[in-house]
Amino acid sequence: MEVVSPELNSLLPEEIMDTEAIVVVEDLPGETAVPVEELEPEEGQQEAPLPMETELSETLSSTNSGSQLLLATSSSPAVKSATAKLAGAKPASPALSTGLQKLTAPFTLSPNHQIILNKVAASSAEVKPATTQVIKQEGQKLVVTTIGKAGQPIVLALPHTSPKPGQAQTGGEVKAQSQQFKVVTIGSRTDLKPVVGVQAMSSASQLLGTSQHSPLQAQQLKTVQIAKKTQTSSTGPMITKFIITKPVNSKGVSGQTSVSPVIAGRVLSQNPPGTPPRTIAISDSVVSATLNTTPQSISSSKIAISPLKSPSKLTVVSMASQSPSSPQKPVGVPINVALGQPILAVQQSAPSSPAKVVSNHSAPQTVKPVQTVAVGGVGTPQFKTIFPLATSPNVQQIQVPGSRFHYVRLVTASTASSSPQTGSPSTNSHTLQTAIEMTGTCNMIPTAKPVMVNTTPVRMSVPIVPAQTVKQVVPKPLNATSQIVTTSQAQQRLIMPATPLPQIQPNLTSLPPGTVLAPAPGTGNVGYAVLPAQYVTQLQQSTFVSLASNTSFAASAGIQTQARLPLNGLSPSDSASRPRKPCNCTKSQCLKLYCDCFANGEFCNNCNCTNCFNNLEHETERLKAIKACLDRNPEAFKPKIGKGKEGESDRRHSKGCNCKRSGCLKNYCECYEIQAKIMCSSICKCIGCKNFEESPERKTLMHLADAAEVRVQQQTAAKTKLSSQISDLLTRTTPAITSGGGKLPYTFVTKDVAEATCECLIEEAERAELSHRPQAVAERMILEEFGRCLMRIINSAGKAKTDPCSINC
DNA sequence: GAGTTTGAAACT
DNA sequence: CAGTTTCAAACTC
Repeated sequence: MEVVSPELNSLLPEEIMDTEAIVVVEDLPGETAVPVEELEPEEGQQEAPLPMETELSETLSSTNSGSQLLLATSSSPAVKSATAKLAGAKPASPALSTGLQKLTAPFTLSPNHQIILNKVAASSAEVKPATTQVIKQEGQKLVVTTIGKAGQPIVLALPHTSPKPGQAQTGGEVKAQSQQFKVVTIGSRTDLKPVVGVQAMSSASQLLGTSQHSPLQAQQLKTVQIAKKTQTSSTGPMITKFIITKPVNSKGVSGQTSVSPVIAGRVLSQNPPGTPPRTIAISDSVVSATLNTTPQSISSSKIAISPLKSPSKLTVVSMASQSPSSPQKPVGVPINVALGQPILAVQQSAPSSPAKVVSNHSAPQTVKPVQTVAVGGVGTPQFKTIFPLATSPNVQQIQVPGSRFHYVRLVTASTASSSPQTGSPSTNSHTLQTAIEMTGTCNMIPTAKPVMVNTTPVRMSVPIVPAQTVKQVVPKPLNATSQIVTTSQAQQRLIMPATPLPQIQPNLTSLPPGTVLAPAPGTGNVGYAVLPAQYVTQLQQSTFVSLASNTSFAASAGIQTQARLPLNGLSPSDSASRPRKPCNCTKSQCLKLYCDCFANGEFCNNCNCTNCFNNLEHETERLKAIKACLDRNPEAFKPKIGKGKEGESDRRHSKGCNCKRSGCLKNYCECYEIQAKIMCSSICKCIGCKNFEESPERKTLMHLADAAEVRVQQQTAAKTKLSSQISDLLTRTTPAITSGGGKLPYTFVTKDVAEATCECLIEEAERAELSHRPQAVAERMILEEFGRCLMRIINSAGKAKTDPCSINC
């Protein structure tokens, strides 16, 4: 997994950036790790300093010898020096010795500040069968790359949990199958002391990541843990958890002691008592990542970032990136990030369905779409979404009932087990999804003891959004097959860019509402894709959404890659609230503010535009355009309707209008515009404005508009009522007519009845004639007879209700 | 539906 | 910052 690059950090708001850091291994000794159990799942805030945990060695050793844990700081010269394997408890370097000395698993340090831990030597051909170890971790490697001061990524290699016995026996196979996910921390600033703990849980090891909090920040710290699964059996699958805790108010902390994010993986880093940690819990239940000694091979990861300053919902979607060419096993890394508040839950490949545990998938498999999790923002009207696009996974947003978080399921095209597995405890590998589904919330308390691992400080650019604010979208029911499949080994990554943004470095605080940063297609892992927040909701509508930008993904594995954006570009909830008109842009490529879609931070969808670039396929261009707009006007994407000064209307246009001919009473005027209908203010430069409070024209228009609206409503109501009546009448009469057994009398006037009636009338006429009655009397007698006939018909009709056969004159 | 009007956005 | 051009929506016929 990758976390924000230093360059990106500079762009991030201080609120976001200040605190995060990756715990440096050196810091481990003497530092206390907080058991996950002790963290407050719900609030994510800790009222008191968490107990420190020093059991790293114990947990590691006790678990399985084959497990691999590696954390190293890029800044550490010793680490940089070379790849070194740690045999037994011997540290590779002094710096590492303290933190890793107890690690029994060998690990390698890559030249570029990457440390690869293989408990079971990845390269070594000696792979012990699973029998010896409850869990086979051979060949499984979790690579966590953190970017420290030097910008060098640190790679953690974790043994993947369930390799097939026959496989991964050889180093070569292991390497081929190895999956890596990088965790890149963005904090280039040295002053920051972020703490990143990476916690990977293996059933055997049952390690839980915890964060350590200083007393000062303990109150501010919120911890969100996702995907926790208690492992009952030692043989259970490995679970890696990242817990990111962020002090609610980073600014409250001065200097380095400000909020520091903690990423907890298999090993939790321990912070010095004074260091307020942010904890990122990443659960890699299935982390079946095979070993990759080369960090470069790792597909890019993304981190969602949203400006905290502007109230907005931030949705972070991490997409498991997996290079199509490399059949690597996906590593499921569920990540919860709570910055200031429980905000983000990112989940990537989870091999197992919720209740089910995916056991060893050592064999390389085609990755099926992985669903990952999007996270809502806290109490913010808008949300931004950062979408990692480097690889081409399908993305699904799912909402876990009862969960405060929104989850986006990302599907990668690499390895996935097509068959659901009923997990026996021993074989269970836990994926993030599994954990999430099981818990239904990001707040999960791991039962296992976390191990703290210190990493280099990192600035987290992850926006945190309270799930509550996120629109509640009911996830489409996924068939069991798809879920299970998707959850299988997928590579999970944090949404942070491992590499600096390309030329484009937009001010993240000013990104359009709903922004997703993701590696842009064609830019490798470097680029970011800025996705409109609506897109997230759009994703929610579609069961499977593939990112069109990722062509490689589409090509891989024949996974569902059809992007199915909602019609009209509206999410269900959006459509109900504010329908958006499709644009008709022809020349702007929908990359200028002329385009309402673009201006609103939305993708064009079902629009009538031509040569549209406002989509994922042209994320690079789109990002440039956004940057250009922001350069011209930093507030270009902020809402135009804001609150006016005191004494003025509650709402006013942020810039005011410049109307000259319309009198500000037509929809040309942005103040008057249909949906706003606000009056012009002092900041307007309009000429001949009639859009003010006392304007008779405006009143007239408003009255007319109101009257028209009333008429429309009345007409609508009348039509509805009439339709209802007609419908009701039809429902009552139609059966009688068609069946012949109707309830209305006239339905009984059949040919026979008519003939009988006529006979009665003729008979009465003859009677009158025989009695020599005058003609007037005769006619009266006939009419009276006719009346009697009608009465009999009516009576017969009445009887027919009970006796349909009683129709007779 | 084509053409015109309008004003914001973009450009100079 | 002002003037001009471009653009797409709003409007008219």
